[in-house]
Formats: sequence, C-alpha cells, structure tokens
Amino acid sequence: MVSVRLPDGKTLEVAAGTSVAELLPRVHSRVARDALAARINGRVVDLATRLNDPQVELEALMPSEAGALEVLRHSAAHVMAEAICALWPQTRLVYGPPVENGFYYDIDLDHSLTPDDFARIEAKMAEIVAADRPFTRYEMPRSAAMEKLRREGNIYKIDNAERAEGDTLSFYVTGAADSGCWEDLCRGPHVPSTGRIGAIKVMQVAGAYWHGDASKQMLQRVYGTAFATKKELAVYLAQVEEARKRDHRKIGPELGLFATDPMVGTGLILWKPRGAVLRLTLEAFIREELLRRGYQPVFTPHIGKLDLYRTSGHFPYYKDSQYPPLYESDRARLLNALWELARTGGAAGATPAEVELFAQIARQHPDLQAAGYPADLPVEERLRRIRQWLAAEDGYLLRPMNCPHHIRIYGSEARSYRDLPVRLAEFGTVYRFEQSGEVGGLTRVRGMTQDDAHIFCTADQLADELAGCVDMAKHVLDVMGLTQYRVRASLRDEGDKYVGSTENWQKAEAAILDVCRNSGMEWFIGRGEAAFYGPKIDFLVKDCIGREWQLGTVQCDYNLPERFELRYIGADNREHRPVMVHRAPLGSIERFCGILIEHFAGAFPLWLAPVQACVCTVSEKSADYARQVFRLCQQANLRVELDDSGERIGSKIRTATLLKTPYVLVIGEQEAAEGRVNVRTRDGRQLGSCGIAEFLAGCAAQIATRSLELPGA
RNA sequence: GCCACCGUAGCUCAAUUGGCAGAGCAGCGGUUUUGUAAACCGCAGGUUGCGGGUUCGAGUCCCGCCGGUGGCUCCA
Repeated sequence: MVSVRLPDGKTLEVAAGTSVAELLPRVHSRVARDALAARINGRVVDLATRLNDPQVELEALMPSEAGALEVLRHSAAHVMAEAICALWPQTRLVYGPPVENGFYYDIDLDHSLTPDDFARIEAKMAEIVAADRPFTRYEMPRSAAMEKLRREGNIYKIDNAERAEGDTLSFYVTGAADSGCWEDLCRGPHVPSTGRIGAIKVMQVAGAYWHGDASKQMLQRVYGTAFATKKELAVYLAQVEEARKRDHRKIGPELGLFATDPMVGTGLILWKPRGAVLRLTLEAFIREELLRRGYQPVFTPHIGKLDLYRTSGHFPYYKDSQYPPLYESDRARLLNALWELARTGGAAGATPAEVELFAQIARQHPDLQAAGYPADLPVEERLRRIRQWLAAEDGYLLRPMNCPHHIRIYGSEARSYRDLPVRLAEFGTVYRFEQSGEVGGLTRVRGMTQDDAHIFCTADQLADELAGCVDMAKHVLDVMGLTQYRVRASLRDEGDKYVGSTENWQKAEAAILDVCRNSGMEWFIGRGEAAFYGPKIDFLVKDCIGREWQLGTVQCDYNLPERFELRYIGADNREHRPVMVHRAPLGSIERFCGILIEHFAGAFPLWLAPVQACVCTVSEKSADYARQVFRLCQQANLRVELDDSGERIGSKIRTATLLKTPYVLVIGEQEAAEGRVNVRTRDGRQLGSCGIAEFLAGCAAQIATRSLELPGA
C-alpha cells in the first residue's frame, strides 16, 4: 500500500502501482477532470506516473498554477515540433523547453520559416490538439536508446541524450504506445493529452546558435506561447499589445524627447529640448544626493591616451567593442600593432612575425633601427620598450569608461588616510562600439553618459562605502517608483577576461556578498557577470517587452588601484593601497531614461515632466491675461508653455494632453475677470477654478516632494 | 558579428495578377474668436531607404548595400 499525503493534510491509502490519474477522482472530481500534472515529493510528474513509494506527498497541478503552465507549454512545444515535422519532414529537432511567457523549439531546417508559415503550422497544431492524443511516456535502457537514436541519425538528439543523466532515457509519443505516432526524446513531464492545450500561438522565429556558441552553426528558434484557455491567451496578447504602446522608441520621439539619425550614427542619441530637460532634471536630483552623501564633483575629457588604457587594462582586452584608436602618426599605429603582437606572442622571446614587423617599422625610422628590437628579452621587457617608443606620440582612445581619468585625479596629489574616502563624481560620457545587432533605442547605445563616481577608501571603510552606494541605488529607484527590480551579485567565473590576483578577487567578492547579505534585500548570484577588474552588485529592471537591463551598479575593485599603483599615507606613516568602488545609481542615463519613459508611459510625474503646464487661451480676448499667467508661472520656476494660437480650446487641450503635459491651464474671459486659472489634468480631470498663487504653491509642493501622483480634485 | 523580418510624405496607412504614387493627421496660407481630447476652405509636401538588374513598363520581381525590428552571441 501507498500512503498519499495531500496538501490539505488528508491522507489516502492506495494500492502500490496506482497511477496519479487513477487516484485523483478520490481527491475531488474537478481536480480529476482538470489537473494537468502532479507534484510528488516536490517533483513535477505526469499524471500517468504510478505510485510505489510507501509514503508520498502529492499535489495536483491545476491549469491556473505556474508549474502546470510550464508543463503545458512544454507539451505545446512538442505539438509545434510535430506540426513542423509534418510540414517539413526533413526537419531535425534540437531542443524545445518552456520559457517565461511561452516556449520555443530549436530546429535545423533548410527552409527558412517566415511569419507566413505560422498559419500553416498553427493549423497543423490545431489538428493535433483536436485529435486529443495522449502523451505516452516510455523508457529504454541508455544503451538501447542510444542505439535507437544513432539509427535515427539526428546528431542533436544524440547530443542531448549524451548530456542527459541516468541509466534510462525517456521518450514521449504523441499518441498511444506503439501507435507509430510522432515521438521525441524527452525528460517530460507532459499534460495527459494534446487536447488539454487550450490555446497555442506561434509567435516568432529567430536565429540561435547551437549550444549558444557563436562558433557553432545557427539554428532556427521558433517561439510560441500556450495557455489552458483561449481567453487567457487573448488576455496575454492584449497585455503584450498594451505594453508595446509604451515602447520608448515609439513614444520618446513622439514626445519630442530624443531622435536618432543614420547620418549621425547608430546608437548615438540626439537629445531634443524636452529630453534634455528630463535629463537635466534627473541629473539635478542626483547632484543633490551626491552633495548630501559627501561626493566631490570633477570634470574630465572624453578621450585619453592609449597608454592610459593599456595600464588600466581596458585596451586591448575590449578592443572589439571600442571605437578604433585615433593615431597621431603611422609610426604610432604600427608600434601599437607591434605591442599587440608582442602581448599575444611568445613569453620568453619574440615571434618571427614580431621581429618582421619591427624590421618593417625600423626601415622607416632610423632611431628604431639604431635601438634594435630586444627580441630575446621576456615579453614584459619588450612591451615596456615599445611603450617607451610610443610615449612621445601615442594614439588616443575615445573612452569606454571613466575610471582611468578619475584614478589619475586621485593620483594627482599625495593622499593621507585622513582624506579618505575620496569620492569623485562626474556625469561622464563614454563610448563603446557595441555590436551592430545589439544597438537599439536608448537601452543599448554607443555613446552614453553615466552618473559615475569612484570612491577611494581604506579596506576598513570598504563595507560602509559599498553599503552607502547600494543605499543610494535603491533610493533613486524608490523615488522613481521603480519597485520591480532584481539585484544580482555579479561574480567572476572560470573565464580568462579578468585581471588581478586570486587573493584580490576573493577579498572583493567577499565584500560584495557581505553587503548583499547585510542589505536586507533579495538578491541572486550571477557567475561570470563581474567586470574585468572586480565583482559588482547590479540592479536589473525589465523593459516593456520583458527584456531585463542593468541600471544601477556598485562595483568593488582591488585591481585598478594596483595597476595604477595608487597609494595613501596611513596613520603608521607608511604607504598603503586604497580600494576602489565604482558606482552608478542610474547606470547609463540613456538607458535609465528609456526605462523611465516606459515606466511612466511618457506621463512623467510633475517634477520630471519636461513641460509641467500649458497655458491655453479660449479666445484672443483672454490672450493678454494668459500671457500674464504664463509669465507668473515662469517666474515661479514652473516649466510652462503658452498656446495662444487660433485653434479652439478642445484642440489645444488635445495637443497638450497627447504630449502628456501634467496640467492645462484653461484661460477664458471668466478666468481673466476673476484673476484665476482653470486647471485640467492630463488624465482628463477638471480641477476647476483656482487662484494662481494657490496653483503654483500646489505645484511647488509636489515638485519638492517629488510626488509621483498628480493631486486629485 | 550571426539568422530572420520590415522600409511608400514629418506621423498613421492605401495603391488589383508588374500598368498614371494616393488619403487622413501634422505643416503652411486664409476664414472663424471659439469654454475642457480634433472648426472650415485652400496650398504645398515623394528619385517609394540607397545602388544595380530583369521587363515595353518595377512601390510591386531579383542581387548588393544602408537603416529599423525580433532573437542568438556579446555587454568593461
């Protein structure tokens, strides 16, 4: 006998070998009818699973539960794969898991699927669903299963099977066992039958590398979504549609915030007056915080010598994603090429290619000819020598980060432990030559401004400084009402992109994890997400189509102070190495604005709105008074516009409302006579007649508190 | 960078199997003096992203490029 414990605490006794499906009618008739899968001792399984252990905890998964939806979508992926195979028999299936909001199936198919094919695929899927065929699981010993897969010859499935754990491999037939119906190597679990998938839709097709490896061939990834009912699908599609309407790439230009221009360049943002006001307002908010938190402002240029970035490590580790260096001379360009060759060449002695390149350069330059190439010396010495030759005429790099400049400010004077922490802040503009396929909107750009700062402190001060930075990052998100974010502790992985000693990394990662633990916030670990110089804490926020972006960041760095040989004099009168914190609460201002536009759907709170009020005349008769109101608003530092055009008042209100202007001040003869204003909000509320001073005071109060709401009537 | 889709006036969209590039809004000029989301009349606006090709004829078909979009890879 098997003792089955249900979520409500009740216990049922059933014969060993009873399936979950057979047992469910004893739980509840509706559960028996609707359950899609079950959770046994925490593991999600098919309803056909037979119970054998003497004691089990059992929970039926109903269609409304997230766990069930995942199973249903996995089953939907099978149905889609079967449909595609039916239409294109040469299809080779790769991998088809459920994902957030749906599922996908990677396939290898010579025919490129297009949206035109979706209707055919969906029609075929509808047939399979209508047939209501059972999902039947069967298992084979690993060796027999491998033999079967090799016979079938799908290299991808063989690969999947080789990666799968366990002595047996499982297959799912979309039909009765031995029915000859379509089947797939699959761990499961699945819903009982295809008919249980109430609604499926093929969403899109995209390329995806096999194993996510860019050196492997590209497969086609067909995305779909599925729900238990057509109504739920319709609701989801409507939500997607609604979310798309807030896309900053659409409403940003519509609201006159920014433009992009192929003539200027991909990923280079032109901030128009309204967008510039938004930015400046955000920056003013940040500046206020910086002042309160003991930061000191600095200004530094947008470019620097290549050698600065050789020292920091930015160049050439990130060569591919930097704008190409600017060279003063051909000689510098060639010497830099030599430097790169030497860097990646032989550690002990120069490679022939290296020697040949030097000879080529030296032919044009007698001084180098005379100096000769130290081909037999170790790589460090060769590199040092090349940098010496370059010193007089090195190239310049458009800066990819601000830290090297700030580091040189720290290094520009002797520092005492009494000065620490030194917190240097700048809205620093950086340039990164992002891959063309990545650039888009405001969220991934090639020129951006960070609300950057670098803190130089002692090891003892580090924990407090990191905590202070996390606090500020949380605070700015809080002020914006951005509550839906995830926090990631970004640590290093086994990759080779990192600089510095293991000891430095261990100290830095310990510091980052300590701050996370002590912060009281929820967080997760992201291996391989660290910066090349240190681990970080990243604040991630989703955009309107569900993509997650890093906004704020707090980074701990023992390595750059070492590379730049930074120091301070301690209380012991000896030299010590400071620790650095890199931090940007907004991250990139471009990206932050993109997210902010979508967060507010363009309807910014009063304190952020590029134009806070529009004074609209009813007719020319009230124009003089309207101009007076306009001027009073201006003098009260309200960002205000005047519409005294010949349009009708309805049209003016419509125009201002479409621009999401928080307040329209309707000015007619009545208002002029009374010396008042008539206030209407962008959400269509008529707040009625109001004294000018009263209106301005109300606005001032909202702005001062950075209120997220426009006040009610 | 890779795979795919898209590109007609500032915006939203039309244009039969390849057969004269059009409308609304925005803009400009008039008329109207207006009361809470679109007054009326008129005018102008285009090398159909760019460049080649096929064809008697290309917005439409083919090739290349540019730009945008969705993914993948990358993201200091």
